[in-house]
Amino acid sequence: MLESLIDRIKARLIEYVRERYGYSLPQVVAEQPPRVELGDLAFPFCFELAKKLKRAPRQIAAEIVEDLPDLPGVAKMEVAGPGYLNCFLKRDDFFRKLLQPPTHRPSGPDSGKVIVEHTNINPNKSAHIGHLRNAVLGDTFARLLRSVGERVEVQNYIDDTGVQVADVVVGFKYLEKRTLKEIKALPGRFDYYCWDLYARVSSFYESAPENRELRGRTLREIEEGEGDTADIARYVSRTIVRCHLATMSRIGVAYDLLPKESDILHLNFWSHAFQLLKQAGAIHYETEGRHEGCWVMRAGDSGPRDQAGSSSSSGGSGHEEDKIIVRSNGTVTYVGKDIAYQLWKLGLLGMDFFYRPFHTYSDGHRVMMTDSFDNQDSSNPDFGRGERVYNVIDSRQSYLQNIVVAGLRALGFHHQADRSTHFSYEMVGLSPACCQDLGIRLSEEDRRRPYLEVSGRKGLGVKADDLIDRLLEKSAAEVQARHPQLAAGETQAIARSIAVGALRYFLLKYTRNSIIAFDFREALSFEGETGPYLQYTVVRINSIFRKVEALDSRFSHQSLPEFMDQPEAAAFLRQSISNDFWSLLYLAAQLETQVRVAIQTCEPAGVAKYLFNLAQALNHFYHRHRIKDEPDPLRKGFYLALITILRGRLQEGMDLLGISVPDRM
RNA sequence: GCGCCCGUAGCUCAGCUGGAUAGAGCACCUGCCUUCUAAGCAGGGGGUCGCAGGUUCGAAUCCUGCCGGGCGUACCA
Repeated sequence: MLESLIDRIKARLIEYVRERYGYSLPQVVAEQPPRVELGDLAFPFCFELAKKLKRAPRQIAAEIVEDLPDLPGVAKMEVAGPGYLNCFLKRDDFFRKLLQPPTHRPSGPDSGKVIVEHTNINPNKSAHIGHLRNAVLGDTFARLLRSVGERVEVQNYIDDTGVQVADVVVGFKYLEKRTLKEIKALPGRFDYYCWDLYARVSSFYESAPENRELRGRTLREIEEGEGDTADIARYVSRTIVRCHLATMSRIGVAYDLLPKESDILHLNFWSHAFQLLKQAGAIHYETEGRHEGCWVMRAGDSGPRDQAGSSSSSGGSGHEEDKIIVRSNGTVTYVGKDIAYQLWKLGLLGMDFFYRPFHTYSDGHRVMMTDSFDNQDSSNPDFGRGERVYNVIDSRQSYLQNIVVAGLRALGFHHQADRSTHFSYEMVGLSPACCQDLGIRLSEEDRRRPYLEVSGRKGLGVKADDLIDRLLEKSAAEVQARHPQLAAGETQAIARSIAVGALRYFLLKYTRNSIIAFDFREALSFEGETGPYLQYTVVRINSIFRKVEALDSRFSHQSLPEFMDQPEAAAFLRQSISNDFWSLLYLAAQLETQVRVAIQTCEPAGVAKYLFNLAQALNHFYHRHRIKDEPDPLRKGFYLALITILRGRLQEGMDLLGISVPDRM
């Protein structure tokens, strides 16, 4: 609503400047003045005009203010500072528009589907905090896209034939000498068991070099897909995937499709992509040198595009190293498989998977898994063929992501390459203090580092479910202390909401390029800039409404807009929206802008920060004005309408971050 | 070596398509619960925005160089 208003004002300004000065402004930027008294929008274009006209910017601005006809929604214009044109909006009109129930946006643009790929955890051990960051970023981004009407498909790629799964299989088969039946009978949490086993396999390899050869053999047996080893691998990866879905489901993260690497292999997606790459001359066979016998791609000559957000001048310094796509033994690398997958996602491969249902969430949503065989009951859903693709993968994989995009370009798919975005983010490390909490001994050198890298291979990390459990425990204790009379079930439900809110906000408040040095004290905090702060703000407002509505039905949600439309209320509005109140309203109106920017820059942190500011403003208001006992009904109605608007935006925004509002706190 | 990222308050971070007095949270100090939930609010101290140049009316923000740190640069994923 604010956005379209600004657009209309801009258009009128451009038109006016063209008519009056014969100059076409290429664009008009609208800034926000530093203080409310200075206005709501600041237009700096007079500085630009000053250069063209060779006159002082202030003078031009004054001239325009004098002569400009009325603009829609604008109360007045003023000259400000060295030559800004500042704009004051009609506050009462604006207020009434914000109070209207949100008009449902038309069911999305026809621009095709957006695919968001995230989580992608190797299915060989439990998820850890690094995976949580990935999943929360991806899930939140998907929510943001859906909120602006995009059709979104969320995929979680399962690398069920990789070395990491092979390592755990080696652990079961050769280190522990277990049969599949014994593995199935293992008690306790399977993902936790594998977490430890995986770490033990690393030392198993180190203890004797011949052990390492077991990995290659196992890997081959898994790829072939038959026999005892493949059965174990299948059991491990399927079971772990179920664990991951359960973990992520605890924090409100769900998927639409689980594409498996084994299916890409078995359905020969790669051989098809290989043909395409060869035909296009995108890769070539090396007959000599150190890459003899390999198929390689020249990276660099098509100038791989940079990832989202950060712009680079793409060096372009001569030729870069070649990247091996097919090894001399004929097997394909990860990049090759990823090119095939990426082609499929963009609808460029001309092949498709088979599908079968994998899991149904408690809300009825069903997640599908790819399959290599046709299967009676699966009416093939419409997966893939994305118009845009976002790959949520940490920044360490930038190089590989660039190669994949370079592959698309080498095939001539420039349009699709432009719409294929690496949503990159920095890793989550462990602060030295956190390592101490975990009982990990550190060297003198490590203690001085700001963080240590999480390593699944070494078993060094904080497991996702352990962290969630601790959050639950702490929030349940807090709720218990404040509301001892609550039934256990209710306490748990509230604790869950708070734990999830705290975790998701914690992972979202950092910008993507910031490395999170994980620290329990910070992650478990419920005060200050945290999810629970947002929740608490809404809970207290809700509490006001509960009491006010019980006393006087004029002020129930539905009747507030009508109440404020009465002539007396309208007159009250015209006079009473002082700067204090207005800055709150104006802040609330900026949610849509924040969402748009977050999508454009792949940076949900901005929305998180914004909501914190909004909550702060609301808390400030809460303390300054007593609402329930306000004697003047007009003023009371105004206050209630105001907090309705603020709470509405706050809640809407929290929804986008996957943070719910508990009944009480 | 080359590529990418980071360096802002004691700590953790925002701000970076140049713009008006550089902001939060935590920690520390001082106040506020017979009044709509104190997971809150008000106030206080704390800054050569890594360093040096350049562009500009104007630089934390753009350019160049340097210093310090991280990641990547595999016939691993």
